[in-house]
Amino acid sequence: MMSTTEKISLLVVDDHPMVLEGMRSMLAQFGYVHLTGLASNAWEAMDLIKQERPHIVLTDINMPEVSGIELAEKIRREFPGVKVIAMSTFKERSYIAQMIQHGAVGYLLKSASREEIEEALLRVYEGYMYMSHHLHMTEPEQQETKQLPVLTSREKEVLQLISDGCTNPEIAKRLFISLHTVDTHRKNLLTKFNVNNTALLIKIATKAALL
Amino acid sequence: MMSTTEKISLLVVDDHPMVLEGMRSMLAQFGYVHLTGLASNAWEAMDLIKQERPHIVLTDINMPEVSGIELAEKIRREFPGVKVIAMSTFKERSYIAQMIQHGAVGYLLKSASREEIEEALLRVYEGYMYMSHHLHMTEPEQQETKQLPVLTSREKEVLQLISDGCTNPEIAKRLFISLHTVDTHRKNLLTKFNVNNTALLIKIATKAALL
DNA sequence: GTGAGAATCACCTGAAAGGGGGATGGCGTA
DNA sequence: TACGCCATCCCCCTTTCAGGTGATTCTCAC
Repeated sequence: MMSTTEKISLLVVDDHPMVLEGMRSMLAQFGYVHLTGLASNAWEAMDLIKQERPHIVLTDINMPEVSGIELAEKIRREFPGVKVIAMSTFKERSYIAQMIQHGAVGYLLKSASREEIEEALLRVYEGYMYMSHHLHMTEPEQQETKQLPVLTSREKEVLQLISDGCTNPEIAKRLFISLHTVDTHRKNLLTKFNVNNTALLIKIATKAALL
Repeated sequence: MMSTTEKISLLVVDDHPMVLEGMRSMLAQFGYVHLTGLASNAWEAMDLIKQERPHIVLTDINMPEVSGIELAEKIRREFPGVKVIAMSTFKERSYIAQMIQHGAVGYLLKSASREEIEEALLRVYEGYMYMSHHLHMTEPEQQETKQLPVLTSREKEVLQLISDGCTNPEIAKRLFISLHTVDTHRKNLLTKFNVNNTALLIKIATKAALL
C-alpha cells in the first residue's frame, strides 16, 4: 500500500492515557508507521517534535491548558515541515475550520476506524489533505447557528472601521460624516447585534466572518 | 460510476461569464449532472436555489458585493439541504477555513481538472466532504502568519472576559481582583498586541482563534 | 404621494476605556 | 542573592463610548 519504503514517523498527543494506549496498539498494526512518541500535553509534544521531527503529529483538540488548536499554530510556526492531523470526539465544524486555519492538514474523529486512520495518515503523508467522512451536517449544530442581523451598507463600513481600531472621530473623518452620525451607526450596530459593548460586537462579527 | 440513477442537480455561481461558460461545457460531459442554472451573483443564486433546489451549488469565492463566503452562509441558513462547494483561484488556506466555517462541504481550485471536479461533485453528493488536493502549504502564506504575543494565564482570562462583553468592573468581580488590576492587565494586553483599543484587540485575538 | 427605511445631524449624561505614572509581594532561575 | 517576570494595587487625567431622545433629508417601493 505504501509507495515508498520509508516509514511514516508519528507523534500522538492526547491528555487521556487510555487514548494514547489505544492509539499505540492500533498503530502497531500498521507496519509502515514508526511511532516516535506519545505526549499528554502541548509542551511535551513540542519537546518531542524538536527531538524527533516526526512526519505527522496526531493531536487531540480538547486539551487543558493549551488546546490542540494552539498546538497546531505553534507547530506551524516552529516546525513548518511537520504535518498536523487533528482529532476530536465532536463533530462541530467550527473546530475543523479553526484547525485548518491554524495549519492542520487533516481532521479525524476519535471514533474513526482502523481503515480511516490508515487512509488519513497515508494521504497526509503524501501531501494531501484528509478530512473525516462523518461530517454530514448534524442537526444540533444547525440551530446553533444564530441568525445575524441585517446591516445596511453604511453600517458595514462603520463596523469594518471599528474593527480596524478606528475611534469614532477617525471614522467620521474617513467617511466625511459627522461624529454624531458615526455614533448613531455605532449604536444601531450594538442594538442590532443585541450587545452592549464593542468587544462583544467585534467578536461576534469576526466569528461570523463579516470582518 | 454513479450508484443511483438520479442526476445530480447543480447550480454554478461566478461573476465571470467565461468561467460560467467553461463550466457549462465541461459539465455537459458529465452525463449524471443536470445543470439547473448559472448565476453571476449571490442574489441571482439565491433566487435560483429557491426555484430549483439543486443538490449542489458550486460558487466562486471572490465576487463583488456579496462574497462566496457570505453566500455560503446564506445558503446554510435558508436552504440547509443544499450543499456548497467553493471555488477560488487562490490557494490561501484562510479562505478554505472560512468557507468551511460557513457551511461549505467542498473546496475546489479553478484550475481543477475534469476528473477532480467530477470526484468533488460525486463525493459531496454522497455526503462526504471534498477538499482540493493542491494544498501543500505554499511558501508565501507561511510568512503571512504574524507572530502572536505570549500571554500569561491571567491575561488570557481577562482577554476572554473582555471578549464576552464584560466591562472592567464586571471582570474585577468575577476574578475577585481589584478594578485597577483588571485595568493593568487590559493595558498590558493592548501593549502586547500593539493596538490602541479593544475593538482591534478582539478582532486580532478572534482571528487567531484565541477566543 | 405616502410610508418605510436609510442616512444624516444634534444634544445630554454618566460610565468606561485609554494613557501616563508608581509601588508591592511572590516566585523561579540565573 | 539578585534579577526578571508575574500579579496585584493605587493615583492622575483625557478621550471615547453607551444610552436616551429627537429631528431632517432622501430614496425607493407600494
